[in-house]
Amino acid sequence: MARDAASWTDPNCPVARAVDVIGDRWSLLIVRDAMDGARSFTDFQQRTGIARNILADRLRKLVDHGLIAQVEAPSGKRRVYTLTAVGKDLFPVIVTLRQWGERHAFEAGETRSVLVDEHGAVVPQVVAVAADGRPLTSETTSVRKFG
Amino acid sequence: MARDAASWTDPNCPVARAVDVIGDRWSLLIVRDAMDGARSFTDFQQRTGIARNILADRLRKLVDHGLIAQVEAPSGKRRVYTLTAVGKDLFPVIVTLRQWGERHAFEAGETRSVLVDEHGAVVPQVVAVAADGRPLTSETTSVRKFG
DNA sequence: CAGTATCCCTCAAGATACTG
DNA sequence: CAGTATCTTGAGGGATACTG
Repeated sequence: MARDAASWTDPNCPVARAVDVIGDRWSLLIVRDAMDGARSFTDFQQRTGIARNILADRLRKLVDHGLIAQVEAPSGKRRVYTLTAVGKDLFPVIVTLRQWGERHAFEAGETRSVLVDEHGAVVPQVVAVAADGRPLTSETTSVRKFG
Repeated sequence: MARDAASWTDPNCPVARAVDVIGDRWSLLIVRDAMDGARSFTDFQQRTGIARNILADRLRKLVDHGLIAQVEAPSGKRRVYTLTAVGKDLFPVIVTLRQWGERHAFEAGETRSVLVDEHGAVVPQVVAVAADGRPLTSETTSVRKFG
């Protein structure tokens, strides 16, 4: 990334910080594939179609940022990439992004992949709600400085 | 963007489609600022710190993709940028990204901005749940082809 | 299989000057 | 104020060959 988090206009914005980590063409797709079971370098390479050198670089950065770790595979002695708790914590981001894409980036009737739970039921729309369960929108929320 | 949606390895993945629209350094931050009340070109420019030509380009693309529209300001005759329903629908994405950033991209005690509702209460963690309310994770979900 | 090493090229991004 | 026009730079990305 050309700019680092410290150079944002608002250095205290968590959105900017997050974008700084995963806001490029590939990182989120690598995380997506990791959630979908990808573990080996070649596996990631084939699923994403990313160039090998770029993939090596992105994996390195994701490891540096703590989203992915390289661990010994239980079976062989080959090391595999697995999501850390930090990486897994991107799950709601991936899901909301996916749901937005489903709703607004496909023509009617176009083939798409969907997310289902253990029983094969489609995952319902994720919504932001207040403590009392009331749905929130950008109109009913605002940003406040903290700390 | 160098590649368009049609060139992804998996052209049916909504995550890839979404990344294709907003997966660059600035688009999400522009949407964030629009949600936070930005309306004029200069306003966006100052909030983000983006170069003017790049801002013009991004706004154009966001308008092309239907996330933002230029409408007559009620008061004067100046046109302002406003989020469309499609753009507003990115709210859960921005919120989950923000919450991830809050949790994993700040040192303890570091100043950060937080999202609050109309009463000033901090917006609770957004979670993906099944139809019965059970929380879902990447381990309990999978991707299925559809259509 | 899992990367590293090169080479190359495009375009994103920045800076600045200019115009309606 | 709201952009457009130009110029320059460098990083992001791709292709391919190579190595432990």
